[in-house]
Amino acid sequence: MLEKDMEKAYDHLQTESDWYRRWQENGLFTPAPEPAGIPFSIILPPPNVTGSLHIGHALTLSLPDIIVRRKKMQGFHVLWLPGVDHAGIATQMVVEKNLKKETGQTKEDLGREKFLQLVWGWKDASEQKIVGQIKKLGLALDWSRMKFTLSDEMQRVVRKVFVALYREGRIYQGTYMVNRCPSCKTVLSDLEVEHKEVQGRLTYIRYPLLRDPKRWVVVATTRPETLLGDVAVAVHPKDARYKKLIGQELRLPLTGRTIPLLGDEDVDREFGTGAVKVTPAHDPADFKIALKHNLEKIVVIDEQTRMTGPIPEKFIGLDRFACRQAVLEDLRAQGLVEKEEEYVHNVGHCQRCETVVEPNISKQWFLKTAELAQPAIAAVRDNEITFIPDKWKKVYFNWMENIQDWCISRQLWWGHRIPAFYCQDCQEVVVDETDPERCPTCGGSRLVQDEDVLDTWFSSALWPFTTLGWQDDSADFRTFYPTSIMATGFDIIFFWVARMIMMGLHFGKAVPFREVLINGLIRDEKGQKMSKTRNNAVDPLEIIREYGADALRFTLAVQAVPGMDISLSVSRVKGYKAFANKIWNASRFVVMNLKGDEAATIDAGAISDADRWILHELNTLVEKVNISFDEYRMYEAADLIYHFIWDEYCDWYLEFSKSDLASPATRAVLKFTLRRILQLLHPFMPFISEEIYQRVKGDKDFLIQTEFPAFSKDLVFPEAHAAMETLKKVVAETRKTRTENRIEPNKKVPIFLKCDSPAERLHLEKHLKYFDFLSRSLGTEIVADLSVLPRGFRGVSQNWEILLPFVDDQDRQRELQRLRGEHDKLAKLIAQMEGKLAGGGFADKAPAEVILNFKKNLQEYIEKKAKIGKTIDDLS
RNA sequence: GGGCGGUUAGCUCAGCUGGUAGAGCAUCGGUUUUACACGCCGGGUGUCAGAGGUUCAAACCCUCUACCGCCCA
Repeated sequence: MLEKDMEKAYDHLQTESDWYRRWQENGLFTPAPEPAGIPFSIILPPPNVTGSLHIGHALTLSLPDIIVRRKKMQGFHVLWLPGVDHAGIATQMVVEKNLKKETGQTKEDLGREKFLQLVWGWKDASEQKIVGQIKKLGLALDWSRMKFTLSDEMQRVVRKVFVALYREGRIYQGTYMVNRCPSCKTVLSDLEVEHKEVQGRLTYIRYPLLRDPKRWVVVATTRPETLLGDVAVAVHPKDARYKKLIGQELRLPLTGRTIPLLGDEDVDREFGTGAVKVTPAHDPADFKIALKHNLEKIVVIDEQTRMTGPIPEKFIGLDRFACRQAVLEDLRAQGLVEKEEEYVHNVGHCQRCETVVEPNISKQWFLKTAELAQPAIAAVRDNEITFIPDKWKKVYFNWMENIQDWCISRQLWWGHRIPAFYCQDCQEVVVDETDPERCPTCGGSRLVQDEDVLDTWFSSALWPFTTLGWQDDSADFRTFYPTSIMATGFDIIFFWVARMIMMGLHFGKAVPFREVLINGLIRDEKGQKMSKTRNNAVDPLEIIREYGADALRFTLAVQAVPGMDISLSVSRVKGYKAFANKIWNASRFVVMNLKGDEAATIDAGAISDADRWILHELNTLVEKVNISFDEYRMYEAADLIYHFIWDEYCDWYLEFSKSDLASPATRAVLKFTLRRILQLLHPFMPFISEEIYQRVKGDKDFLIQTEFPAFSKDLVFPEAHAAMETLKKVVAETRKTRTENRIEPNKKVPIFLKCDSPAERLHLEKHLKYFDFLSRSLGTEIVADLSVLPRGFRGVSQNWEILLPFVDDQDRQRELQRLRGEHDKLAKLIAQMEGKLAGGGFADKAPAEVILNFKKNLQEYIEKKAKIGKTIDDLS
C-alpha cells in the first residue's frame, strides 16, 4: 500500500478497503484518557435496528463526521459516540412480519419469552449490518463507547428515571382517550398518528325530537357506526337555528335510547348542520365535551375494532366498517338519512402500518409535560441552544407551547418494561427501582408487573446524558456534557429533539447540546421521496461500491444546504468520483516528481512567483473554508475546495510547476500544497486523502493527526499573485484565439503581444517561459506596435492585444468576419451601459464605488472596441 | 383553517449582508500535449414561475396570483 507507484486510474475499492481498520487499531477515534484541548462531542443519532441503513442515514451520519474530523484536526478533545436504537414498535413489527412469513406463526404462538429471544437475534444481526455500513462510510466513531438503548445498563437508567419522574408526580396512570392502532395492537402517542386526507362520505342523519317525532335535528357524520355510542347531540349555544331546542330530548335512532340536546361553545357552527353527535368513547373532541357535561361514555367498539356494548344484538361482533354499512342500511330503511355527500376529510393513520387508528378510552401511563417544557422553551429562546437553520425554532416553539401530556405506555413486548407492580391482594401500585417482594401496604407477596413497555422515544429522550454515564456521575459525563451538536432530520424535532431538551435539562441539569443541525430529506432524482413501495430507494452500499464512499460523502456534503431537501443524482456522485480520480492523478504527478530532498519549510526567497501565487490562493481558500465551516456551510466549503483543486491547482499550478521541476524550492511547494489540500479534503474524503498522505507523510502517521490548515500571514503574496493572474488572462485569451481560428492545438506558432500597461508587461516578461509552455508558442515577442508586423489573427483582452500571424489569405477573411461580429456585440453593450449612466439617476444615487467600477468596465469595453476597430481597418 | 418551504441553463441544484447569473451532468467543436480520455482546450444555452410595488439598481426586499411539497390543528 505504501509503495510509491501509483496506478494511473484511482481504485476506490482498494483504497477504501483497509484504512478504517487501521484507524481503529491505532485508536484514532478514541479520545485520549487525559483531556487535551477543548472538549467537543457529538452523539450519533442511533439508527433503528430494523434492518439496514438507507441513504438518508448516510447524510445524517456523514455531515457530523465532517465536522468531527475537522475538530479533531484542530486539536479539540473530540468524542463521537455511536449507538443503535431498539426502536420498539418498528422492530417488533418487522420481526413479527418475518415470523409470519417464515413459519406462519404469530408472536402469541411463541409466547413473550421466546418471541423476545427472536427479536434479540434480529437485533444482533441488524446491528452488525449497520455497524458494517457505518464503517464503510468511514465515520470516525469511538466504538469502545458503543451504546444500545435497551442494554442492561440502559434498562437500569430508564428505570431510575421512570421512578424519579413517578415520585415527582410527573408520571401518572389515567383513563383517557388515546389513539389505538388495531393492527399494531397498541396505543400510540399523538405524534405517531399521521393525518391524511381521505375521500369519505358525510351522512346527514335525522335524530327525532322525543316530544314531536315529526320534527328532528339533523347531524352530519363520517362515521355513522359510532351513532350507537352517542350520548348527546351538541350545538353552539348561540346558534340561532337551535337555541330554542337546547334542553330537548332526542330519540337516538336504532337504539331506542333517549339523549339530550345540549349547548357547548366548542361546537363548530360551520361544520355540517351545526349540530354534532357526541360519542365520548370514540372521539377525542366528544370526550372533552362529555367531561364538561358529565356524560356517560358508552364503549361500542372493542380493541379488535368489533362492535360491542349495549347495542342491538344484530350489530354485535361486526367489524367497525361492516357495521357502518349495516347502520346506514337501517337508517335509510327508516327514512332517517336526510342526505349523503362526498367529503374529503382528515383521518388519523398509524405512522408505522398506515391502518386507520381508532380513538378509544383506556388506562395508560402518561408523562406530564407542561412544566418540563418551560425550561426547554427558555433554553432555545435564550439561545443556549440554536437551530440551524434558524427557522425550525419557530416550529419547535409552536409545538412546545401547545404540548400535550405524553402517553408513554405501549402494548408491546419489545422495549423497556414499565416498572410498576400491582398487588393482587390490595390493588396497590408499587413503582420502584428494584422488583418489590412484598406489597408495602398489605404485605402481600402476590405482585404482578405491568405488561406494557415504554414508548421507544422515552429512552431516546435520555440518550445524550445516559450514553455519557450520567447515572454514574462518570468522567465522560463531566467532560462531554453538554454535547456540542445534534445532527438530525426535521421529521423528529418533536419526537426526539424536544424531548431530549426537556429531559436533558431536568436530569442532566443543562441543555443536552448547543446546536441542532437540521438536515433535509433525501429524494430521488425526480424529487420524489424515497421509499420501498416506490422502489426508488438507493442503497448506500451500492453507491459506495460503484463510486466510493468518498464520492458519496462529497456529493452529500456539497448538496446539503441546511434544511433543504436533497435530490440525490447518481450523475453527480459520478462527477465526484471523477474528482477523486483527478486528485489521485494530481498527487501522482507530485509524488512522481519528488526527489526526497525537498525542505519541510517554504523558502520564501527561493520560490518562484508561480509558487507564491498558489500559496496565496491556497491561503485565501483556507480562510474561506474555515469561515464556511464555522458557519455550518459545509456545502460551501466542499465546493470551494473542489474548485480550488480542479480549477487552480491542477489547471494552472501543476502546469506552471512543470517549468520549475528542477528547483528544490518549487518541489517543496508542490509537496506542501498537496499536503494542505489533503488536510482540507480529509473531513470530506477521508479515504483517498489518507491513502495519498501516506506518500507525502510528515512526522504524523495519519492525516487526522495533522493540524487542519489555518490562515497564515506569512503566505500572503499580492504582487506575485497579480503577476500570475495577468499571465493566466493572456494565456486564456491566446488559447481562445487559437481555438476560434482553428489553429491545431498541438502546433507551436509564433506569438506577438502588445501591452498598454507597463506593469502588466513586466509581469509577463518575467514569466515568458510559462506563457510559451501554456500557449504552445514557438517564440513570443512583446512589441510596441502590431501594425508593422505580418497580418494575423487578433485577440484582445484587457490591456493586451494578441497576434497570431496568418498562414494564407483565407485566414485573413475568416478573421475579419469574426472581428466584425465581436465589434458589433461590444457596440451594443457599450450603448446599453452608456444609456444607464446617462439617465435614471444611476450616476447621482449609486455609491461612488459602484459607479467607479461600472465606469472602469465601460472604459475597458470602449478601448477593446477601438482596438478591434483599428485591427479591422488594418486587415481590410 | 393556521404555518413553512420551493418554483434559476435540457436535468439536479448553488447564488451569504440588493450591483445586469453559476456548478455537476448532459450537449456541441477541437484534441491522445510524457499526472489524469474518470482527461485537456474552447463554445452555446437562461424574459431567474407570473403580475405589481420599493429602489439609481431586484433572482435577492414588499404585496398579490398560480403550481408543487411539507408541518400543525
